[in-house]
Amino acid sequence: MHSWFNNPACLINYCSPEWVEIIQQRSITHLYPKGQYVFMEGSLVMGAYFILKGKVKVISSDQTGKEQTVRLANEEHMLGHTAIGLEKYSVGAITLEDSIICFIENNILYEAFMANPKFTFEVMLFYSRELRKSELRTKCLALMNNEEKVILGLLYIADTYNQEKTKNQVEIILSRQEIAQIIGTNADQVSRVLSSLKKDYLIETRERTIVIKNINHLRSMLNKYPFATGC
Amino acid sequence: MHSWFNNPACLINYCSPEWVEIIQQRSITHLYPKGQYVFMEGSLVMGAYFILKGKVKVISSDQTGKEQTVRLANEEHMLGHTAIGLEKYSVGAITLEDSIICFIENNILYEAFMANPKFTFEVMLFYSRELRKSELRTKCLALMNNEEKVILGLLYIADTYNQEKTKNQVEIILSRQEIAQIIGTNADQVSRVLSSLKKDYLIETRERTIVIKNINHLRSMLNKYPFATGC
DNA sequence: CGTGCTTTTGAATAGTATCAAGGCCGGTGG
DNA sequence: CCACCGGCCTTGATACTATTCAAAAGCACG
Repeated sequence: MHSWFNNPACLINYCSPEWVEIIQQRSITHLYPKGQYVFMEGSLVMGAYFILKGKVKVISSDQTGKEQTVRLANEEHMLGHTAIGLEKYSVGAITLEDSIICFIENNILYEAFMANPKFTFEVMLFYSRELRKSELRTKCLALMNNEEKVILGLLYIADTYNQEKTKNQVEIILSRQEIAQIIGTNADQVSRVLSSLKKDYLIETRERTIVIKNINHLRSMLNKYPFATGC
Repeated sequence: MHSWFNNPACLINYCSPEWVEIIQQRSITHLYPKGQYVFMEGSLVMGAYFILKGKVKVISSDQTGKEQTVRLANEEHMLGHTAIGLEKYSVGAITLEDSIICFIENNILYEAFMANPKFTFEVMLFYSRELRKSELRTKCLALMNNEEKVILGLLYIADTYNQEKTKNQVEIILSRQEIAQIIGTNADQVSRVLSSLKKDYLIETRERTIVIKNINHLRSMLNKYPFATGC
C-alpha cells in the first residue's frame, strides 16, 4: 500500500497503486493557513477534500451569522463528501491550524470509486462511523445539561485531536466560543462550567490553553451516558 | 434494472441482475408487525437490513430507559448499516407499522460490495445524505426553541412518511411522546405547542391523529433557519 | 362500565440565555 | 518604556424558557 503524502491514514491509500499514482497527478494539494476557509457554505460542489495534515472544523451558520460546529476533522477524514450529489455545500470548513489538504474533482473521484471497490467500501465505512457519531451526538446533546455538554465537548476535542490516546493529561487550544459552538451553547456557559471544573482541580487554564488534568475522571462524570464514548 | 420485491427504491437494485438474484436467494425476508424490534441496541451485528415496505424508527436509550429517536427510516433506507465494522449495535430499530424487511448477512453483503461498484457507490451516497441530514438536525436542535423544534419534528415526519410530497395537508399518526423523542423533549411540551398551533388553525387533532392543515405555512415559520429544509 | 393509557393544562421549580461590567493579556504606536 | 486599545475571559444579576409534578379529562379496550 502506498502512503499518500506520508499520511498512512488517508483513505486514498485504499486505491490500487496505479490509482494512487493517477490521483496524485490529477489532484491539487494546498497548504491552508490557520483560520482559512477550505470551502464555504453555499458554494458550488466541485469535488472532495482529503486532509493530509492538520485539523479542520466543519461549520454551519444561520441567518444571524451564528455558527454551529457540526464536526471536527483530522488526518483520517475527508471533507465536502456529504455534498456528493448536491449542487451546493450545506456546510463550510475552516482550518483550526495550518493544514495540508488535497482536492479531487468529482469526475476523477467517481472513476476512482468505480475502479476501486475497496476504496469505495472504506469511504462508506468512514461515512457509517461519522453517521453513528453524529447520531450519538444528537442524542447526547438532547439529554445532557450544560455541564455535561461541556465535558462531552472537551472529551470530543481531546479524542479527535490528541495524538497520544493513552495519556491522562491533554491540552486544548480552542477558545470558549469555539467550544460553545461544538456543543450548542454560548461562551458564557462554557466559562462557568470551566471555572467550576477548575475548582474541583479537574482542569487548569494556562493562558487560554485548557489543560485536562485527569481525562479519565472527566469520562467517569459522563458514565450516566454509556453511549457517550465515541461521540 | 430488477425491482426488488416491488420496491424500486431499494438500494439492492443497483446490483447487477445476477447479484440481485444471488441476494434474493441468500437473504431472509420477514414481516415485522407494528411495534416490534428489528434489532436491539447492544445485540451482535450479523448483517444489514433493507426496508422493502413499511416505516421504522431508529432509537437509542439511556440507562434510565429514556428513548431518543435518532432517525426515521422508510422504503429507501437500509438499517443496521452504521454498525458495519462494529461488534454490537449502537442503536435499536422498531417498526412503526407492519413492515417487510430483508436481512443480508455481512459476508454476502461484502461480496456484493466488491462485485458491484455502483451498488457500493449508491450505499455511500445514502450514507452521505443521512450524515448531512443528521448534522443539520444536530444544528437545528441546538439553535431552536421548543416550538420551533416541534414544528421541525412535524415537518420531518411529514417529509419522511408522506407519499404525496406536493400536498399541503398531511396526517401524522405518532403519539406525543414519539414526537418528543424525535426532537429531544417530553410529551408535555409537544402537547403545549400543538395546542398553540391549534389555536392558530395550523393543525387539527382528530382522535390522536395530527392533521397539518397548511404545511407550507409551518415551513415558513422556520424560514429563520433556511437549512432546516431537508433535516 | 371500570381500568389504564394518553393528552391537556396549571403551577412550582430548575435551568439556561442574555446583558453588563470588570479583569486579563497581547499588540500597537507614541 | 509606557499608555492605550481591542479581544477574550470571567462573573454577577436578571429575565426568560424549559422541565417537572400533579390533577383532571378524554379515549381505547376488554
